[in-house]
Amino acid sequence: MKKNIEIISSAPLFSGLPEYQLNELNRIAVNKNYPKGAVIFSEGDKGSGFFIIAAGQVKVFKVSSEGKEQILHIFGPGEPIGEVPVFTGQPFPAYAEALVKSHLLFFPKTAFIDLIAGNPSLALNMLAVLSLRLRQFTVQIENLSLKEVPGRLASYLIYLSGAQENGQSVKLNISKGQLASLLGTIPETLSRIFAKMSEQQLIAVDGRHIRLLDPVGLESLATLGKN
Amino acid sequence: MKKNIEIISSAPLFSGLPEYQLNELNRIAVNKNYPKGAVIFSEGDKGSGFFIIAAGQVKVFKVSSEGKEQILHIFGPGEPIGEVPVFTGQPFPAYAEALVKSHLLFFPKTAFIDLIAGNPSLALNMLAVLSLRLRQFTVQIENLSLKEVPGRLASYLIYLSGAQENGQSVKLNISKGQLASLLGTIPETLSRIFAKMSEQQLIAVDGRHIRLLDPVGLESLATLGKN
DNA sequence: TCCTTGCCTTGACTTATGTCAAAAAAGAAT
DNA sequence: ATTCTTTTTTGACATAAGTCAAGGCAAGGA
Repeated sequence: MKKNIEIISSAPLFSGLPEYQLNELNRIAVNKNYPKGAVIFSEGDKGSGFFIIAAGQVKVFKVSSEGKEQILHIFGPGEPIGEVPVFTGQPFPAYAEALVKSHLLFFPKTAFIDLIAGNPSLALNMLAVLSLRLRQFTVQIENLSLKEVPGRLASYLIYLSGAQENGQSVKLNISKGQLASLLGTIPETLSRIFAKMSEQQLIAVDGRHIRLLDPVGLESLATLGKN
Repeated sequence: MKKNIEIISSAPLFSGLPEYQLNELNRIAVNKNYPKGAVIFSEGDKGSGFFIIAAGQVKVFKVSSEGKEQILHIFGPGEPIGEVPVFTGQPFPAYAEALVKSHLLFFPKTAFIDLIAGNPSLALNMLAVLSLRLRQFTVQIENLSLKEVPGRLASYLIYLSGAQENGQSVKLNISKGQLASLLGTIPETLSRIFAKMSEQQLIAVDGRHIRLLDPVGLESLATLGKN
């Protein structure tokens, strides 16, 4: 297991901070461990601080009254979660759950606010993080409202192939059921769309491995949104 | 017309700042005027600063390749728009357009960043603004993905009745066509749902005036999501 | 008053996607 | 290997909401 100080030093949120402040952060950080499936926080909980993922994978999601989930984000090592309540004073707007056994660092709100108040570059880092997230939500809203499921899937695959360096082959790091929830649909529908896109020779699916056979076609599906 | 310094002083983003900094902000602010329908910025434009709305009403939206619009936000006086590129360095993620003749104050990026870097409480204000916005997007994603149009409309009406102090009667401050786009649907569908909800005695519609006849029924529509 | 323009509504039809149920496939555990 | 559990796929069906087209209605200008 990585040392906390290493995790803190390598988190983008804390990049560029002087060493004494990294040590200070290390001092206030609390270790939290969660098994697969554990709830990290629930919508409506009051947030007494935020987390950085040291190891593992966490989903942040909303739930409808009928129990359907919409995943807002899937976070991995180095990423902060649960910052919103730190600055609004309101409760968490969503749920967070460990997708696999995870190790998080918890930063208590007041100590962290003091740190930010005394450190403009930490404040600017945090502003950048929130701004990026705002931009991501913007894209997600666009996808949900202006594209149909095939377009959303195509976008996601293209995004993955950019994030991974495997040529024209991508590997899903979540189950297809979770992917359905991330794309705002249900497993049955996603399964059918995988089948249709395979039939159309756009992709070839082998379990969690997907080869992008026709990047141009996928791109046009992703931007046109329809079909 | 209000003086710029009054607008700046009363904007939540700048609340609690010492007078000399309000004057400094006033010094760097640039007046911008837009007629109804004018484009304030476009998706992909690089942002050289952000705006505060002094007077008027602005919509921020995405557009699909088929031309359908999804409104992300409608902003009024005192609210900041276009801050994301200030902190990410990336271009605007959406379009902004004046819904009515509007007067905005423009704050150039570099001068503003300098100001933030020297003022923790301005930074914390900005963090609060972005966090609130994140929370709103969270709700919007939930609405789009987990509720059907009647549920979204009910939510919106309840939200309006909370924001306005008119007992059980609300007044739309945007056209029904714009409302459709805000709710992620089209005017025809919205019109039908207004008709159905009237028939069910949930509301009574008279132009832009809507009376909430059955707040309990609306509430359950809004939370259940399904009709 | 008439006409124009933009906004809203209504009707007939199509379709993407959700629901329910069950089978098949893939992993995990014994 | 065998069994058990979870995930994924398939089929038959229901339905919310979009498309296209036309008509009504209200506000403002000539």
